Amino acid sequence: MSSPGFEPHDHHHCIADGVAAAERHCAERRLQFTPVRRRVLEILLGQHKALGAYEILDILRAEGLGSQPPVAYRALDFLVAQGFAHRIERRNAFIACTHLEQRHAPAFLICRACDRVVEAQADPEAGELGRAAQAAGFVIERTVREAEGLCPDCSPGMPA
Amino acid sequence: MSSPGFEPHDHHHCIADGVAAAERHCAERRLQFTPVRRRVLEILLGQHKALGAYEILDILRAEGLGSQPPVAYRALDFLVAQGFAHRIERRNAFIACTHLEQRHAPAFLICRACDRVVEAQADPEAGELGRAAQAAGFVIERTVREAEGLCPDCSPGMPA
DNA sequence: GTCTGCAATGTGATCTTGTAACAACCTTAC
DNA sequence: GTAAGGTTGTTACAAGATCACATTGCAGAC
Repeated sequence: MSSPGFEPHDHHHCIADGVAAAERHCAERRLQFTPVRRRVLEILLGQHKALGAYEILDILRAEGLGSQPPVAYRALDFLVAQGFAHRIERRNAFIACTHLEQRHAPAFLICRACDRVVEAQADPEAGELGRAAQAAGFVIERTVREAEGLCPDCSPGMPA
Repeated sequence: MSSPGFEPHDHHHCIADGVAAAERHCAERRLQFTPVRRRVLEILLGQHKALGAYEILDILRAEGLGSQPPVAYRALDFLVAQGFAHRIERRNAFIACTHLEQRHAPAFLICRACDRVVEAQADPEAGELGRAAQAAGFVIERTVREAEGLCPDCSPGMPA
């Protein structure tokens, strides 16, 4: 597998690569990759867990980068709009994107025991949703695909 | 199609059938189908829209069935646990189940213009999520599949 | 150089959604 | 009848998200 699953790996790469890609993307489009936006992305890239807006805000506050909810939400909105982060609806939380290379409709595996989240690829028009939409004459604009359960390390049947 | 899509139909059937099925289900399992639970199910069955817990609470309050948030949330938790209703994560709202007959992993089509929601069938182990889970050794316990977009009536390209 | 307009930030207030905790009540089993 | 467990009533509060408006900072126009 080329994209990180539940296996251990080096986070430094995740962070450096993610920030670099965002930097490039923003430069190309004349978008401002401001300190708050950069820092929020770094925070998200630092963990393969979904972080709530207020958890992020706590960190920003401690670092003097902003103390009110809109600060965090604005940065998150920007990151989500640019595809650098995704919202995990089931958790009301956010996670850095791990498939920056291509346009994609993300799907997530969320471990309810250790809270880790893995992003998988998905074709927005494929699968059950696409089939149902086609049958109903429905035009899909956005999809939410999230599975909750146990990751290999937390599954009792097959302890890593 | 045997299950209601976005076509018009008679809601009285939806409500009567849904309540009757829930009544049977509860009787079989010695579960209490109390007035609040019944009423909340009726309210949900009355519309093919997702209703927020506080919208439901407003109705209960007006009818003297309870005025505090836990009243609504408890009834909703019960209905969801029994499969009579589903939570729409994308909306933080709830909708009556329209596929009571069988065990299923629901998928939803949500129209952002008229707010109607249609439930489709889905195999929990199938599709992108199932494939990703299998590849990662992940055990799925619950899935969220929601598509947001425009229903046939609200789609500009193809006005009903 | 200065003006203008837009994007981003700072901040207080408020709104929405969801839970914790505990008392009171009702139903069922024994 | 009584004990146990499920259900409801109610207060309080936690968590998540947005609104509104003032302010700042920078890029392009003049």
